[in-house]
Amino acid sequence: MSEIQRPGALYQQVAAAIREAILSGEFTAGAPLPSETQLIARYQVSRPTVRNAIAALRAEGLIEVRHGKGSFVRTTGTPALTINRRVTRSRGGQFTSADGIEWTTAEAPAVFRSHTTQATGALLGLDAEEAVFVCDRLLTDPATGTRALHRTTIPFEVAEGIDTLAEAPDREPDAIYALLSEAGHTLWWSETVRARMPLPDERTALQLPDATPVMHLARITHGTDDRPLILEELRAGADRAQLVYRITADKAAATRSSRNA
Amino acid sequence: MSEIQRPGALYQQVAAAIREAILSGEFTAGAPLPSETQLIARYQVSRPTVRNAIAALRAEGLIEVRHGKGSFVRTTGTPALTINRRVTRSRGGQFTSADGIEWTTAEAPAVFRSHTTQATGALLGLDAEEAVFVCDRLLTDPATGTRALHRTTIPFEVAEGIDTLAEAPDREPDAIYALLSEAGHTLWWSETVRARMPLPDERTALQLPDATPVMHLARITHGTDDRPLILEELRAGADRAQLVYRITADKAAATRSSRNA
DNA sequence: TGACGTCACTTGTCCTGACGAGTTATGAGT
DNA sequence: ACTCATAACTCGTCAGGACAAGTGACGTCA
Repeated sequence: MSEIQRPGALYQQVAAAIREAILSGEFTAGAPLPSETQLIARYQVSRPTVRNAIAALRAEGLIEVRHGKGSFVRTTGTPALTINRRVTRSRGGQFTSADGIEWTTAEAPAVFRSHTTQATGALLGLDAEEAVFVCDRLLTDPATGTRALHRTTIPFEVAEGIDTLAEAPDREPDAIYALLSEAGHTLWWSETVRARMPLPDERTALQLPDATPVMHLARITHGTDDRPLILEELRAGADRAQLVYRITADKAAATRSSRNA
Repeated sequence: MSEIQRPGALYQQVAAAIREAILSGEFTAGAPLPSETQLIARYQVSRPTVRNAIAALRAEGLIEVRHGKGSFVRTTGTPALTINRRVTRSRGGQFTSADGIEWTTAEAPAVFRSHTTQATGALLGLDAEEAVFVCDRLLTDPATGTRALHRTTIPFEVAEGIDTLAEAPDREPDAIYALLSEAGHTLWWSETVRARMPLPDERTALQLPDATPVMHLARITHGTDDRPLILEELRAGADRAQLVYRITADKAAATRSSRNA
């Protein structure tokens, strides 16, 4: 490199130079970066070094590379997909939890029998290798084309206790909640949000670009005696999706306490 | 490669072979993978191909590489850090929202005056370039050493309306909430959860390993007339942190409706 | 016994060279 | 004017080589 010596390896210096050029506005969002050949000439380094620098910027999610076309500055648009959770206490003590999106199920849901893994078993309060129904859905937001993977896991022993559930476990969550309520359960939910890098099959199924994490939402429906009944998992690309929790107290509730972060 | 031809490039075949070896249990969590030299001999490919395969597995977060030591299967342990949000309606209509963690503020919080960016301005219902107080904290969980970045953003016009807030904006969130309540505000919160790849400075501040996303939690405190008052942001490595929302209805509330995902 | 230097291992960096594969503009032929 | 083959660009893949840098074990020397 002909530039001033920065800390670290050559390719990191190149990456830092390109990063600054992007952040300073020399390359605006969506604009093409110089080609590898041009970067080689510009910084007087070999092609592996340039490619290494580009790989670093890709891993940061700062740029996007298209085969045969070039590298482009990624657009950091607002997520097209907002999953709303509302916890509202309206009059009469009624409780409402709602989504804001209209999903479309592209293909028929895939239902199969399986067993709990160590991870899912722990969430459902079961041992590993317990028999469960699994129902997979590919959800699509028709407005933007954003995709999400939805999976419902119902233990056999829960399904058998509820009339008509074991015969058709591929119901929509609402219908299942209704069945559980009719069976006398008082329901509450816990939702666990995590993020991680996608597995290869998730990358293709969700059509994720480089360096895009998936958000993993695990919702557990609890019944009477706080017994975990059903596990729902929602996976969506973090570049398009965000989760919003709205926590509302009614007017009488002004007192609050304890720590918050 | 001496193995059966799989789809895709050579390095992807090698990566797939190693991935299967990990998932099938040939290499358990924490165990060292064969060295690059050994992988070259095993699959009869060149070093760039092996390194490319390893890079792919690193980007997936499946393995971890330590300079001079080797590659290791990453432990997919349960997050050490669980941020709990409880939305409980106990008797008398009391409202409680609480964390489950005890944070330690390693260094003194850094307070400075700044301006809203386009992103933060939109969240607070302000234009860009509006004057705000910003308070940065580095939080540490003493039990595990897990770190998180906390930022409080208070617009000038909010701070000036509240007695003693403008003089000492570096209070803990609870104290600020108390001040707002005393000033006659009825508070409610909205929390937006997103995930993305960390910027380089976040990587170092949070001590993140490779291919680890950050979870970005933006909590907005709303006051009377739903006016956005304060923005809190919490950033933590997604390898260690998870967010749990517990949604509880009291016993009278059995009815529920609308879609859920 | 203890301290320390050396050496053999590991991954990291960087180079040269070559060809394959996707994209697009050019231009010849119809 | 239109079609289509070609060429010239882009990035992707793969080879082989060389040296730097981090790690740990081993053996030597005090």
